[in-house]
Amino acid sequence: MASQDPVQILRERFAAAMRDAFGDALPADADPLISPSRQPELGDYQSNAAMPLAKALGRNPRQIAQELAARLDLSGVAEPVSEKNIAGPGFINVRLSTDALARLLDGLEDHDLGVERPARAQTVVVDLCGVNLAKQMHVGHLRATVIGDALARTNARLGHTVHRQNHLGDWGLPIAMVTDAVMDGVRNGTIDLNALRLSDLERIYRAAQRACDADEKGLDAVKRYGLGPKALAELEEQVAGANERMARAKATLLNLQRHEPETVAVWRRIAQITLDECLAICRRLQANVAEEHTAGESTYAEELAGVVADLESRGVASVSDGALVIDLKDVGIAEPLLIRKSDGGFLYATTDLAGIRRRVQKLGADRVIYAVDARQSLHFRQAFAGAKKAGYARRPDGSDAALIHAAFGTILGEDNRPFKTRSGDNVKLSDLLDEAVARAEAAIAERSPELPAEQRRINAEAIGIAAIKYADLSSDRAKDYVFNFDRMLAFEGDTGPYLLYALVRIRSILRKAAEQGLTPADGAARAALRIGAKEEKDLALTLLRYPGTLQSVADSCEPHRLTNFLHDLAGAFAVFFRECPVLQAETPEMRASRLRLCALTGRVLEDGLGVLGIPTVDRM
RNA sequence: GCCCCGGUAGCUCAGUCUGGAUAGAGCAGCGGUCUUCUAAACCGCAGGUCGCAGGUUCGACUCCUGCCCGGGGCGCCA
Repeated sequence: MASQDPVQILRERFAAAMRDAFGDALPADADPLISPSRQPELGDYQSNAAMPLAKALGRNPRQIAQELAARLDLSGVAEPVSEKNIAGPGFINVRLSTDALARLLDGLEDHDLGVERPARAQTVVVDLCGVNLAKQMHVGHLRATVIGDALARTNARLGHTVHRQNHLGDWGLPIAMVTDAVMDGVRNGTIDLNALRLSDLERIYRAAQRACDADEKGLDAVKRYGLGPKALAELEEQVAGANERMARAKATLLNLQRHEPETVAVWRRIAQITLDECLAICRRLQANVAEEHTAGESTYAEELAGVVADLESRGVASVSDGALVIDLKDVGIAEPLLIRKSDGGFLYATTDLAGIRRRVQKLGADRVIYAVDARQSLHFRQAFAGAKKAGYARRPDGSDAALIHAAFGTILGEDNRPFKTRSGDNVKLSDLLDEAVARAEAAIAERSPELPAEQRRINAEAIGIAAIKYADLSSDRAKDYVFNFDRMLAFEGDTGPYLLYALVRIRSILRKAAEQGLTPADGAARAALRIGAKEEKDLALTLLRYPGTLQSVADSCEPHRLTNFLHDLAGAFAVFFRECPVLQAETPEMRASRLRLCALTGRVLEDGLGVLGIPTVDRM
């Protein structure tokens, strides 16, 4: 199947002309540099190849452009180029032929919106969501879930095999603390395991952490400055109590590690309560994170000793100040990766190495993508380098899998500080979704009072979620962004609702057309596309960018490239909608052609929003 | 101290990967457009030392060096 993407097609035609014109003199890295035109009045696409080529060959760029133009075969694609299509220092402007444009759109419609099956499907592992036991999801989990899910969907859409991994924080001393506290409560009758909820668990977790935190510094200060026997006694009691709680937590961790049934049963219950709520929120967020994607830290517990022994025996890791570390200076990282504490305990880096090993060796990953906060950047640079050094990222063909940290910035409040509640707590994700939906419902009540209440409720849910996800996905993920309900739910602007509105108008036209017995028929019976008006052409050229955009999202792990595209598409449709009557078109042929254009635009919008995990509505 | 990320219009952001034509959107401001497929839309006007300074280049928001500002990180927490 030939590509439906004019950029691809023109790239091949130009590359052929370049080889033809310059033969062996052609630099190996010579690129046709095809892109949609920056000057639509001059052409649809442009090649900037002549300038770098002129530099490499030490010749005049306009002359190079002319030689390229002379050998360029654009038959069946574009109008022939001549002197008049060469502009400025050597830009070559190309205008698609009308019939080629229609044919490419036919192809887009027939061939999965132009998405070609990959020559070799890759296995892609996406680490996403990343919740912790006994903690509610908060804003920090929004991005890990939404971005991770979008990247997983993008890769799946392109035909790759995707494994989602919810790397649940369900192991280690903090988890033992809360487990111990819950067991305590069960024994003394203050906790009913069956009635226990996540909000209770979170409270218990915090209390347990406080209880284990010995105020040694305070005690030292009291002793040093002689702050009196009362203060001394209080602090001594605090420290003694904390030490005792800590000792019990450590004992509980040992019990977990040796699978002591009672302890494990309580821990399992805590995990299930946490996971149930996490998965419910993911469902509400329309993020595909389900039970089967759970791969908690606890599932690596049995592997860690083996990993550490393996690395030590092969000399990959060595002892430093009592700890076992992988030195990374030879790969340009000053900080060593600690994989075993001097007390023998393992660290989260140890688990991450085991994770890379499992994902590449067992799951067969060609790429592993981590949708994790940017503050973990150094950690992942170290872990990736350590894993490669250990050979854990090695694929059967001997090359290393691509390990990618899709780092994202912090969500900020209006004060430009990390988004918190008034009291300084993390904002619960469920509260955030509730508020977005409530605000959407208010907007709908004002805007569309004619809709039945039930429909308004359904729309509010979809629009609220769409607004939040679009806002999160539409800026460069590396950057921090300021969370603002008013802006993301605004009636106007670059928002989720804007895209949904474009789709609503398309669906409305298609409904009305169907009422008149008109359908944008497929296959042989379908009407010919007649791309005449400027607005039709702009819309058509935008549609053709879709497959290339998807590919670039997958390559860069940057979903905002897709939101930018969809916004362009919705904008091109809005102009088309304004200027080009569909049902009232001048002729039946034009009406049929425009109806197909509407249907195709609707399909691409639906597909793109689906790739981002953004829900849609039929009316608004 | 070292490392990473960011700095583009009054505000919020694209564009930087791979240098290329007068740097683009949205919001806010001003002015237009609904007897016609949903005006949550569209059109126009106005708004810019692309943090600063050098350098490379025919050409720099884009690449290189230094600096300034903001955020984050840096051996036994996860």
